[in-house]
Amino acid sequence: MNYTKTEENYLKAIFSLYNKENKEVSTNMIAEKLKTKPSSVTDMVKKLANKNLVKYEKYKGVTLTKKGNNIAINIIRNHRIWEVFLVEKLGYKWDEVHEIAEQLEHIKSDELIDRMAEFLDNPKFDPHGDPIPDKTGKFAERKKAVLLSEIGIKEKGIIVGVKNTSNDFLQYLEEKSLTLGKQIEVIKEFDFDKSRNLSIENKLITISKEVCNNLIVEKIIA
Amino acid sequence: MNYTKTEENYLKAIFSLYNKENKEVSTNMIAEKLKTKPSSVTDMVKKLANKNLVKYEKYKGVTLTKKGNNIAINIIRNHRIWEVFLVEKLGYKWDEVHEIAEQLEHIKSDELIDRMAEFLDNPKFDPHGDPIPDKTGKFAERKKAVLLSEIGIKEKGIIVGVKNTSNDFLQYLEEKSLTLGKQIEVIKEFDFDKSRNLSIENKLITISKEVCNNLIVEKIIA
DNA sequence: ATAAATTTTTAGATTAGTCTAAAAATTTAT
DNA sequence: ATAAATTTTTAGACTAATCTAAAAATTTAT
Ligand SMILES: [Mn+2]
Ligand SMILES: [Mn+2]
Ligand SMILES: [Mn+2]
Ligand SMILES: [Mn+2]
Repeated sequence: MNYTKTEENYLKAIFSLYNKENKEVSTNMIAEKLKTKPSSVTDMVKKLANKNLVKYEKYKGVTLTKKGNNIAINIIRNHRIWEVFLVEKLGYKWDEVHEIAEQLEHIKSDELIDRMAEFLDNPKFDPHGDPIPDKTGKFAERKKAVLLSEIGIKEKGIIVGVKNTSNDFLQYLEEKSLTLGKQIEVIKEFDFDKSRNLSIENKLITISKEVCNNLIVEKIIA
Repeated sequence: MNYTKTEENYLKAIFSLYNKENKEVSTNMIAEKLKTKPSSVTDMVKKLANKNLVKYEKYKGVTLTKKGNNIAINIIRNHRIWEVFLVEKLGYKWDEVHEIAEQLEHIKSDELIDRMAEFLDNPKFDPHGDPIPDKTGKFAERKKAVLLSEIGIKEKGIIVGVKNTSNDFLQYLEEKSLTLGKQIEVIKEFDFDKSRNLSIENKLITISKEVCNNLIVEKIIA
């Protein structure tokens, strides 16, 4: 079975929406995510249902079948492994790789991805801290990972991921040195707007509530 | 300007046919090369002509415009650079890379290919000995390159390329150790069928006329 | 120079993916 | 519970790329 790029992108979209909402994915949500029209989604979803990749009932939304889920996870594996390659081997910055990985993820060859993974020493996380599923589809777990907004004053953590992966946010973080692996300590929070002072690399910086809500850290139990 | 995978494949086919025949490329030839039907070729060729990528006159065949030529060369550059990557970095054999490179060559990002080339130390030839055009479209030249069938008895040469790149032929060569960089000496030729005895790595082997006609060697002027 | 064979083009259909506009179903508000 | 708003589906049309069958042009053979 070989699927088109479009089918794969639908499955990936349904996967990520389902895992955010934990319920049937609506036509409108898919349309918005894929920047297409709801009527197009209805058509495609019927096609995917015929191929047993999604479960679909009129007016009731869509979920992935086991088969559809496997395919989606595989594409995500491809995407993230390519992102690692682009950053680690070709020197791209983390905000420059997503669009190219969107293309590379559709290259059809399991052998290729296995060799790439091996070439890259079987990475468990991509340049944005997102877990890379293994060949069997299992995602690595980050222990004790919480949002920066969820840890208390005087507590320390290591940046291990971003919830929002937009290029704008990634570039902002780059500028503030808030990159993966960096250690931070929450110094204080301003009641006014819930912005926080952090200590990072011996410097003190202030970041907004927005930023705190989108940075994933691993708590350091002192 | 961004072209579809199909358009790119047509341009590449026209490029390679034109450079073999040195005259307008016929509808049937393109159809055969791309495993499609002549009527489909006519349609596509009209489209390419409208986009100024080919010069086309009804019943008179096709040639590439400067613009079409540039695009074709660029795809070939992509293809060959990816083949180098697959062999050098991922350990593929030279008969295993073509199909994957056929997919990878269509990834849209000039930046990516430039970085790949740099990562691979700007290779001038691909794993089959074919020259890789540089960014400006210039192909490297192999000096003194001739077919093995064209050098005389007692003469020596180094294998630098293959005229036929079918997997069957590549696998045959692999088995006989007739791989790029190997030195050979022509020991004798049998009048009966023009097969030849070669000395390679201190062993004596016999190869057919067919093989001689498809191996490119650089003559060693002793 | 005509006829036969071959090549190329045209005409009309098909499939994947998309769109707009309108109809139908569902959800939300009164 | 009815009406209003929203969501989803259907109907019909479009583009890219392909195909088959038939017509037209070109080339080759007699
Ligand atoms: Mn990405
Ligand atoms: Mn990522
Ligand atoms: Mn190749
Ligand atoms: Mn090659």
